[in-house]
Amino acid sequence: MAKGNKRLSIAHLAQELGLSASTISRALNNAPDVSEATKAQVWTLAEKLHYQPNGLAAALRRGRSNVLGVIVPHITGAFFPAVVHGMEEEASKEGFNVMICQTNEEVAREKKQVEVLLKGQVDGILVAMSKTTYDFAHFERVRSKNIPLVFFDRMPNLANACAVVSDDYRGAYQAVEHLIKQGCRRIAHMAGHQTVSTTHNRYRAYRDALAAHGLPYKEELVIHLPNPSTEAGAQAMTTLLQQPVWPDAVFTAYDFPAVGALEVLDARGIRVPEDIALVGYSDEPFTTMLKPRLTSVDQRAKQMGEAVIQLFLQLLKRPGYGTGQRITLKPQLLIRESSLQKKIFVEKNE
Amino acid sequence: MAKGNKRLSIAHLAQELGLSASTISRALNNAPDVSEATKAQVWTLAEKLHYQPNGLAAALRRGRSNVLGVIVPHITGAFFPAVVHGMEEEASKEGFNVMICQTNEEVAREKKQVEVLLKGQVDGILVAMSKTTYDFAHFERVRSKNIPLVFFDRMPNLANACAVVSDDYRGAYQAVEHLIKQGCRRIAHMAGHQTVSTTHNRYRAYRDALAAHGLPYKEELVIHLPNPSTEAGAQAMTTLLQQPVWPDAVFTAYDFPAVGALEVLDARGIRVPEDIALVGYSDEPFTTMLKPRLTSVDQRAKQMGEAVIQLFLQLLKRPGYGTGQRITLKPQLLIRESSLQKKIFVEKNE
DNA sequence: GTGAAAGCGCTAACAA
DNA sequence: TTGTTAGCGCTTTCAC
Repeated sequence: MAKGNKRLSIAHLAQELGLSASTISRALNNAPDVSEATKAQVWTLAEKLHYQPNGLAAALRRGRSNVLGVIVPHITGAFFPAVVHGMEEEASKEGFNVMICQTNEEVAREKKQVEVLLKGQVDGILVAMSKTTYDFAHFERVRSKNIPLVFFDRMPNLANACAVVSDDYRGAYQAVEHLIKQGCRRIAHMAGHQTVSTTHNRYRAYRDALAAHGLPYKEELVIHLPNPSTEAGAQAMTTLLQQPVWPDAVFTAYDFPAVGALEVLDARGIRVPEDIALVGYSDEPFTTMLKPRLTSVDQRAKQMGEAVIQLFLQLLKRPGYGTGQRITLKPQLLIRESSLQKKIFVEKNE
Repeated sequence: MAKGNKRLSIAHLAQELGLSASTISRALNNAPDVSEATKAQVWTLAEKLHYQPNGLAAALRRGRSNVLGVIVPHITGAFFPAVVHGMEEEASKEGFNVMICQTNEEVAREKKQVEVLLKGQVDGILVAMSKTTYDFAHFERVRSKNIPLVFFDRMPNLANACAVVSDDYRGAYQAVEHLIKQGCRRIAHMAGHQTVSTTHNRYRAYRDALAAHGLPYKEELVIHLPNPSTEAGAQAMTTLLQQPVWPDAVFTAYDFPAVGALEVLDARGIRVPEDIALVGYSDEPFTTMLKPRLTSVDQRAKQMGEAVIQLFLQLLKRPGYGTGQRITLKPQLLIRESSLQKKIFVEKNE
């Protein structure tokens, strides 16, 4: 914020031109009821003096900041940055700016970020909850203030929550079904946090797809990852390989662990996909850098971001919001070498 | 921003407690000259009523928003997110919030973002310029308003600019020298945009390192990448392989093109590092997922973010800023298989 | 330790 | 088409 030489305000322009402050304000905002001549006058002077409107004052007065708060667990990996990118593009069309906050997957930080955004008088809050969010008091507060609240990616266990999600169940189901069609019969799963809707749905789909194809569900084939890292994947793969009978495929709830699994398999001379097929989730850019290239599921990140803004705009306009609107995006299975036991390489829809 | 039921303000609390607005304000800000009894009273009521201070009003009155604007070209890849992360951590310690804006490497968007931040009355602007930024009028405006301005990563051609950069010259020099020590004599370079200080310095270091070791500089061994993508790297590698004599090493100005190069080499059955050694730059997480693992240079992203905030805080306190402070961070060469022709694998300092 | 009053810079009735 | 007036919610002298 300015410090030195006294700030240049609308009042100065008014005085300089012998007009009133309101006229200056109107002219600057290009209001229809100001004469073109006056506008021109005001604009040139503003330009000349490098006048900078004070958005804070305008926001305070208008009761609207035109800032949207976005809360994400992190911006590592490709997914959240892409979502945010979609949001920014869509939001800027409507004159909104986006303020990004990271929680590092910690509820404590999430609560603090909500406070910060509320205090900053944002016009809406868009959130992908942290992994450790079990109570929703901080979100209830947002709603009680009638501030539009849209969840994305991760679905909260909260009545009437508005949300944009990817159909993880569907994506995972297709992935597992694909493995089954490849002839895999003993499919393992590296599961994510079960409190998070996305990874829970991937797990459910895994179970259901097996059942639908008459394959037994085996406890020992499901490893719960402590986190979505390469290391966790390597550890999990090692555990799987300690079992008397090996799986013939592994479906991981994220891409990073698949990389760890691949490394372990590689080190042990186990061939992918011939001996064990591999499917990840997220379609991180590195999936095509691996050998073999990793089959994965595209979550439509950018589209998600755009949809979130659209939903927010609806909420802003309509009176009865918080009425539980949902937008579900279709993910897309991208079949690559790591899961093609038949060795017919088809890059689907890329 | 709130809409429905009239906003709860300090005035309401004051009325409720039979105190004045100023006392409430002081109590909420934990001012020393308010009795503990009153504070307790105020705090409990505020809590009970879910009072939410209006940061906009406070900022307007105080002339300080406690928001920092950060402008980055993008948040894809690992580098900028890590820098931003460092910034957020450091800034939040001092009560500042960070507003992130992307430019997509377009000056036009950069200029717009500067406007937006200025209008939002941020207390400082931290910027990694876009690739296409040649004129600096928009930054001069920031400085003329006495708003602290810190550049990072990419150094502007602007007198007295404050900046935090990584010593790209040094990092690249070490990389090339390492290749020379491995016995490489015909080292190619895939160069980045030469208007950007970072990649320009990597190129200069490449030339200088060659010269220092008595190796000739050959035009045909330098390919200028149109962008830092895998595809561009693949294209460049193809071009290099069309030459009668092949290089025995390639130093790429970023990591992504190295992946493209690797793919092409792989496809042609050219061994890395035995036939051609490869070194990238940035230490993206995927470098260790490649086969062979890619030698690269760590740019100390998080540290950079922290340093930027520290420099900003100095600027905020001291009167004579814009006096061209510079902080230079030492990058670190991470030697991996892709450049070890001697096949002695040493993971340095990891 | 607390209150009264002024004002940050802007916008929006309402008047003229 | 323009001006007058009031006030968004807060902080901060200056009094008492």
